[in-house]
This record gives sequence, structure tokens and C-alpha cells, in this order.
Amino acid sequence: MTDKANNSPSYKPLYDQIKVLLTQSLIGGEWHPGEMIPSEIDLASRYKVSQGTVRKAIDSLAGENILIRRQGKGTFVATHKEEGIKLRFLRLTAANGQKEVLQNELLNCTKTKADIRMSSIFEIKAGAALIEVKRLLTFSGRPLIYDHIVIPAAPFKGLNGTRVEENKGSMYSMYETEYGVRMIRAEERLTAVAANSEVAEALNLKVGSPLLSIERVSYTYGDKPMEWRLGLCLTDDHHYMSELE
Amino acid sequence: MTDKANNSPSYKPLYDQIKVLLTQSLIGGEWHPGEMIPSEIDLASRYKVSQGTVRKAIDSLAGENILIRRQGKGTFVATHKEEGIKLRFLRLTAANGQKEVLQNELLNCTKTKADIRMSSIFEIKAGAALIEVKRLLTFSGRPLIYDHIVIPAAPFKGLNGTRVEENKGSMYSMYETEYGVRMIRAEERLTAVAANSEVAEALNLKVGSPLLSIERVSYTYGDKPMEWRLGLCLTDDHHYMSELE
DNA sequence: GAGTGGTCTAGACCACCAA
DNA sequence: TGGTGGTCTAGACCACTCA
Repeated sequence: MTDKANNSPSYKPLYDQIKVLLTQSLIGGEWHPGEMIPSEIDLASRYKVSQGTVRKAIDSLAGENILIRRQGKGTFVATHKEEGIKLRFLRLTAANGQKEVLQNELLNCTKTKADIRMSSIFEIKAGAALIEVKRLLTFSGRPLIYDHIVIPAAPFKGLNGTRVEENKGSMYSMYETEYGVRMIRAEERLTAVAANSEVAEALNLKVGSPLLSIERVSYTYGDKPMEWRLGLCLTDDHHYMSELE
Repeated sequence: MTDKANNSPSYKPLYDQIKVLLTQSLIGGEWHPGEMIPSEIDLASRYKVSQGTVRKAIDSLAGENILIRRQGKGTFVATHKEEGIKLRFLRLTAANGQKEVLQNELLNCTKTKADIRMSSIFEIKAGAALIEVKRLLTFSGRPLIYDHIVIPAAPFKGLNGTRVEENKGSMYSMYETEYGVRMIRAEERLTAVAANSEVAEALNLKVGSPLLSIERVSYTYGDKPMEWRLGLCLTDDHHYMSELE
């Protein structure tokens, strides 16, 4: 790869190309979550580029939390199984900042079919099989989040209420371990809503109480949407944290 | 700077030290918002380091939106004045994604004194002078956000309702242009609340309607808090966007 | 001490922009 | 055509981890 000149209309830096190759190896399962990938020098010689170029590709993936660098140890494939990373997508924290114990109670797990909205979200045919989970998240003994989760059935064959309970409600960890689906990114849309009777009862509130509604779509490699989720949160003692730069 | 060995307990990379020097020049006013800073090569020779090291320092500042790189042109000090950057901290968007016209109506601008809460937020003495602004933000003709803004009076001497209206409510742009205070970062805490009578009237709602409460603290260089803000938002047709990685 | 990521350099060359 | 940021290299050395 000593040819550096490039007159093509769509110029792409070498490190971006390396990044694509690395991502393909991740998708292809050459390196699994939690495992160490080859050293920078090994990768450089494999792809016939300099260490610095591999380094930039890895930097980029590390910035997206797809890889994790550990000085002196190596570079690892990120995983949702680790403690500390488990709640990566949970931005809700206690107002007083104290540490909390999270528990969750499965309300139900059913099969449904995609309506127009869900088919558009998941980019699948209307009528395709879906799995739907409802649960209650409790912090320090108090019910705080009413969660409604929808996923396409095809990639999660065999997922049912028993499986969810076996995994203690760690959905992302379960997707990864049991189905090889790793979520790398999510988008959330927040609004304020009034509690309806179903939710009010579950959270032990009056109907009409204000709740923070968090609608989330999670994506796996290639920006493929794999989970839709609606969390209705009581924010009397908690808030959603967001950093702006 | 050819000595590279370092046995001191608190090791700091060279590019971090350069970053501090660059930041000091920004604080000191050597380069003003919107202006171009010296080229990487010039800076490298000024600090007696290689271009790559200066580059890494600038990369870091660019990542924090403090500097802006423009290939072929130069590196510039970020500003809140530019169109497109103006609403950098506004994450509220229309549900249908359409472009909107923002207007705002000043309700009042008064002087008060810091209570314990504000003194702790701004790290100043209780009783210190504050300026308080209340306003209504309107998108496409519909009142959507009831804003309550508090800033310490000392750095913003002379700020009053007239000034605010002269600047058409672009607070960040005004802070920067008229007082040399550039906000570089903010933290937001979101909750759902019920509208009280004052807000309900301003937003033309029923008392008790759910509103998205956005509490924001904005920071200038050195992580110094310079503005507190509480926005109460109607989220019938809008939502707050958040990206998780 | 061997292996890994992290820093730093010096230099070459490319892509982009403006005059 | 000259200046700026952006890429890429080859090599040296440092800091960290673990056996």
C-alpha cells in the first residue's frame, strides 16, 4: 500500500478503509465480545500499513465504544456483560447521586405482529413477527420505570419470558450472549406525558401524573435498528442527565 | 523539548501541556471568537514541538467544539454568533422534523440576590447580586418554552432587559460579544413536571399539564459555571433528542 | 523482561481553498 | 501558486501490566 496518490472522486483515507476491515471482522465474529484483538503491530503487518494508521482506525472505533483500549494489556471488543458498562445506556440517576440497586419484574412477554409504525422502525414487512416485553424497573425497592420493549422475532428466535428472567432482565447482555446481537448505539426522544391508568397502577401513581417518556431505538452494526423501547419514568427523585458540548 | 524521559509521579503528555497553553491564549484574548489561530506549523515552532503534537492538542480542543478546523483555510475560534451554531445547545426538535422559526418574548428582567442554592451553583457568596430573566420561546407562532434564566451580575455588568431585546434573545451570542464570556459546555437534567398556574397561563395550558423540565448549567473556560437555566417545554409536537454511544 | 498501548518526531506527500 | 489542514510513514522511546 505504498501508492498514495488518488484522483478518484470519492477519496477515502486509508484508516477509514482499515476501520471498515476491522468492523467486518467484528461482524463476522473473528473476535468476540470481551476478547482481545491482535496488537496494533500485528494488525499493521496484516493490512500492510503503518502502526499509526491502524492506530487511527482503532481510535475511531474506541471513540464509538465498539473497542476498548487498555494500556499495557491490549485492545478488547466491548461488551454489555461487564459491570459498569451494563448500564451504559441508562442516563437516569438519583437526584442525590447515591448508588442504587436495580431490580426488575417481568410483567409479560408476548408475540405480536408489526403494524405500520413498527415495520417502518425496523425496516421489515408489516405483519412480521415481533416479541413484546413489558416490565417494571425498581430502584431501591421503589417502582420507577414502566418499560415496554419491542424487538423483531427473527433474530431472537426462542426468546421468551423464561429466558428474560434467566438473564435477570439484562436485555442487552442477553441479546449479545444468546443471539450474537451487539448494540452499539441508540437514539432517544424524550417528552413529558401524563400517566394513563395502566401505568399509573403499575407505578402506584394517580392517573395524569407527569412522567418522563423515553423512546429509544437501539442499533447494531451497520446502523441496523434492532430494538424499540418506551420507558415511562417517575422523576420525583430522579433525573435524566445530558451533557452538551 | 528533546528530553522525553519522565519519572515524576504526575506524568502529563506534551500535547496536554500544549492544550493548556492554547486554552490560556484563548482565555487571555490573544485570539477572539471567529478569528483564525496561527497555523499548526507556526504553533509548533512557537512551542518547540513537532506539528503532530500541536495537531493532537488542537484535535482535542476541536473535539470539545472550542476550535473549529477548516481544511485549506485554517483553524478558528468557535463562536455562538454563527448561524447553524447558534442553537448548539438546543436539543428540542419538531416531531415531524420540519424547520422552524424561533422567536422570543421577554417577560421580565430583574435583579435579585443569591440564595443558598444559587450561591452553591455559581460558587459565589450567598447574597451576591444576580440577574434574572424570564421569557417565552415561540416556534412557528406557538408558545413552547417558558424560560427562566439566572446569571451572576458581576461578569455581566450593565445587562438589562433592553440589552436582551437588542440581541433578540440570543443570550449566548450576547454573553460572548458584549461580555467576553464564551460558553463551552453545559449539563442538563431532565424531569417531567406538572404546569403551575403561572406557566400554564404563559403557555396557554391547563394547570397540571405535563411539561418537560430542562435544568441547565452552562460553563465557560475552566469549567466555571456562568448560567443557570430552567426551561419548561411543551412536548406535544416536539421532543428532546439524545444520542447514546 | 517481554508485550501492549501511548507519545513524539521529522519528513513526505495529498486534498482543499483562495488569490 | 502558495498556504492550510489532513494523511501516512518509519522509527525511537515511554508508561503500564503481568508473569
